[in-house]
Amino acid sequence: MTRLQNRSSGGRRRASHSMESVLTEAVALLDEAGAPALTFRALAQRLGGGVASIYWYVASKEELLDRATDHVVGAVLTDIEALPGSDDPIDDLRAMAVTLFDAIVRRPWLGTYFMRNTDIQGNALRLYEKLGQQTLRLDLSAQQRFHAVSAITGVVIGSAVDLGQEPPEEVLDGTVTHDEFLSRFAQAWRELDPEEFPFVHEIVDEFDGHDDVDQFRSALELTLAGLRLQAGV
Amino acid sequence: MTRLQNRSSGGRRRASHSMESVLTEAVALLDEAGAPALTFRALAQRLGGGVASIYWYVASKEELLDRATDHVVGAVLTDIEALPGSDDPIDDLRAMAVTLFDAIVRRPWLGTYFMRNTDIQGNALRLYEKLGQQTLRLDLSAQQRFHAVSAITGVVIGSAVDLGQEPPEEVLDGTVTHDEFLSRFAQAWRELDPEEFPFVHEIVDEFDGHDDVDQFRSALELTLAGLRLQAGV
DNA sequence: CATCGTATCGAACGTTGTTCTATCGTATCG
DNA sequence: CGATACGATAGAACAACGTTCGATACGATG
Repeated sequence: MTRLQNRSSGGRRRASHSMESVLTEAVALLDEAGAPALTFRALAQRLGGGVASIYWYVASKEELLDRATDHVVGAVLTDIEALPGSDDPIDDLRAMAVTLFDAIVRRPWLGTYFMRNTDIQGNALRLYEKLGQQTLRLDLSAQQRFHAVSAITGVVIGSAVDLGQEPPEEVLDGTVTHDEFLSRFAQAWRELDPEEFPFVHEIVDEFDGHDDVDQFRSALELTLAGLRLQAGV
Repeated sequence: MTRLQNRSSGGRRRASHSMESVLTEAVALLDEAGAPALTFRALAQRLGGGVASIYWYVASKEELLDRATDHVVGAVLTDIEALPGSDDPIDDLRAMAVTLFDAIVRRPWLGTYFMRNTDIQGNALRLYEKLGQQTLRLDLSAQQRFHAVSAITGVVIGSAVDLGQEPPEEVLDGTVTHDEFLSRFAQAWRELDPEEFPFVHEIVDEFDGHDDVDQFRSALELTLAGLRLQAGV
């Protein structure tokens, strides 16, 4: 597919890309340094070519982001389809949601771009379908099924946008770890007026050193419990 | 507070701002044309001053966004504090969440920036506290309370980021209404293979012409049902 | 009147997404 | 085999953005 290029004589050689390589390198940039690192110039340099060449494959940065996102969502979809499956559709829904969330934990930038532009992001639609198929096994109305899947993706996204935020400079520098950064917040909260902020004081120890995955799983569990109640199983 | 400035003779008169006016005009820009419309140049023109002057009030655009967000969250907080309150903490949680979501429906850009940088955004913390105080009335552990409030804000944000997305050009132009745009999606979905996408076909009529508020309320209801179960009330 | 801190502003800088125009390489065709 | 068309690449330029710099005005204080 990719053309051979071994003219040994001097002179700038032309690079040859492919949709695959463009997306792979774009994802690599996102993985290594987050969304701000993905610029056309950085991507071009990585591909060993010019900036304008990328525009032959994508019409805009938005489309680049969409395609890159869908590229990795495809892998998530494969993972989800490989899930064993059980006789309880709600257990299966949980397993799918956890698989999706784990992927976002590994790639925090996904949280921001996932599920935008479902027209281009074909894999997002397939994932949506896979979730929905589990609701078909439940005794629900069409509207309830629609809302149930929306609720589950909402929980995933609502928990994921937290992760997608670019960490502050101190954390990126490595001078402060992520946990230390959160502990500073906790410390500031501890110094708040206990009369005015009784709840914050109640949960500050939970917040300090909390795990994002636990937080997500608890939120998911509440939604699934409500769904189970609604379906009467 | 604002200085008089009536030197009638020619010569460019100097503008005089205030933190309040900067934030108010910033919010006005966001309200009128969304996040992309808020640029330092547009804001300066609106304030009748120079670009660099804004930097006397905020250190960066990030801080401007944070302060603008917290500015309107303050109003939401006032609404929430004015809520009547009942003998059922879960009913109160629902009322608060709905109030918050309604504000985001009116100001879609809020969804993207709400609950980032809780250090600067003091009102977000107060709102967090107000939600949490309702969980203090429930028979839960500290961790359960922490997770419950996270779950509720997660549902709100997860439903809100949908709204925060900039509508495509056709919708902004007015050539196509928002509902027509969604109907096109629905139509495309209807033409999908029913064997491969049974769920999408099941819910396509629900999706077509669906209401974001209904969708949110259903998701919220599932979470609250789960919470009620957990608290045993 | 001199001085200092507050507040303002035009101009410039660097980076970004995007477009323009020119070119190269390869396959196709008369 | 040479001409041609098209897929693909690329440098340079453009407009818009956030941000910084240096100069300047204003009002209060000594």
